[in-house]
Amino acid sequence: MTAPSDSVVRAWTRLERAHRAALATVEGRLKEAGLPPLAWYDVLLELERAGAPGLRPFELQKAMLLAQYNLSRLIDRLEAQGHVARAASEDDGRGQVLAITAKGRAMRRKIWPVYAAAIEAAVGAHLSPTEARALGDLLERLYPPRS
Amino acid sequence: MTAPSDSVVRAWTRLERAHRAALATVEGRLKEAGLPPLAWYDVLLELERAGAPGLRPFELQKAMLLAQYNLSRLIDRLEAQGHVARAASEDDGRGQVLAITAKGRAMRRKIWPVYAAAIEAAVGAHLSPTEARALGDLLERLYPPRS
DNA sequence: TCCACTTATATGCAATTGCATCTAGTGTGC
DNA sequence: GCACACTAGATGCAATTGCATATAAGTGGA
Repeated sequence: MTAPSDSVVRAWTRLERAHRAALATVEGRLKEAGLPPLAWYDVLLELERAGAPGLRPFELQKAMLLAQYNLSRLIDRLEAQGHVARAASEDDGRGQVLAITAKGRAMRRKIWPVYAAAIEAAVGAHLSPTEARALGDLLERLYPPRS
Repeated sequence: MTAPSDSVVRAWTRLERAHRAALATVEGRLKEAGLPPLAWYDVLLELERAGAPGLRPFELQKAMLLAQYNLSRLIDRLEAQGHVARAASEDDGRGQVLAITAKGRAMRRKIWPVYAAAIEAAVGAHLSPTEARALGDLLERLYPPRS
């Protein structure tokens, strides 16, 4: 267990700070617009991308890095609003399969313009295209997809 | 209101993901070690850095990007444990001045090794020194100190 | 001085999160 | 076919967060 160098500590500190600031902007804009929180969008997007086969909750959990009980309740709320549908899994008696509904799709579409503008304000406005790409690449190192 | 480019959206998405992963590591390590959550450390560090004059809650709030009511209660908890002391402000009848106690200092020192190891695991282990520096610089652009 | 406005902090209450644990299936070795 | 360890998901309860608003004090004029 090596001690982190100053530059690593600094990177971590900035990561926290930048994330907090950007998230506050994004969540704030969504709320102002009377829209649901960001997590709803993420679920809807994942489900929309998954297409017809849908997704198992545990897959969504990995994709979103959410705690299991948190996701379970997030789905409760989305289901209560009619944005997603739960169905028993054919293959696995313990599990379910989630699918986005038409209403869910509509909600995702409605959120996007506000969300997009917020991303631009919180991130895009501060970086050149080259910097944005570089930042994305570096951050990806911290959590490589398919790690 | 321009739409964000793909690279900007990607940077934002990775920011969320990287932050969530790193934070989970850090908070997890603290909990395993029976230590309080990260926010406690941040407050204690800021107060220790502030030295004798202490800090007003609103200053801490800006430094930590915390919501006002959240900080108010965080201080409640820290005070209840004897880690910080509240005193009425001399200059401003509405306000208070916060100071870290000896117990608070001890707690901060106790947290640091665990926290440091977690930062190294969550961030340092994935980046070269050059990359860490580059990441810190880019993130700083998103929330420039003294903006 | 008085008033309207702003700033600093606290707080009641509802929603969300975290923790620990529960239930119900699955799979494996025998 | 059984015992056992493991995975998927839900849930009761406590802690935290978010929201709206309250209280109290500072500030800048008319």
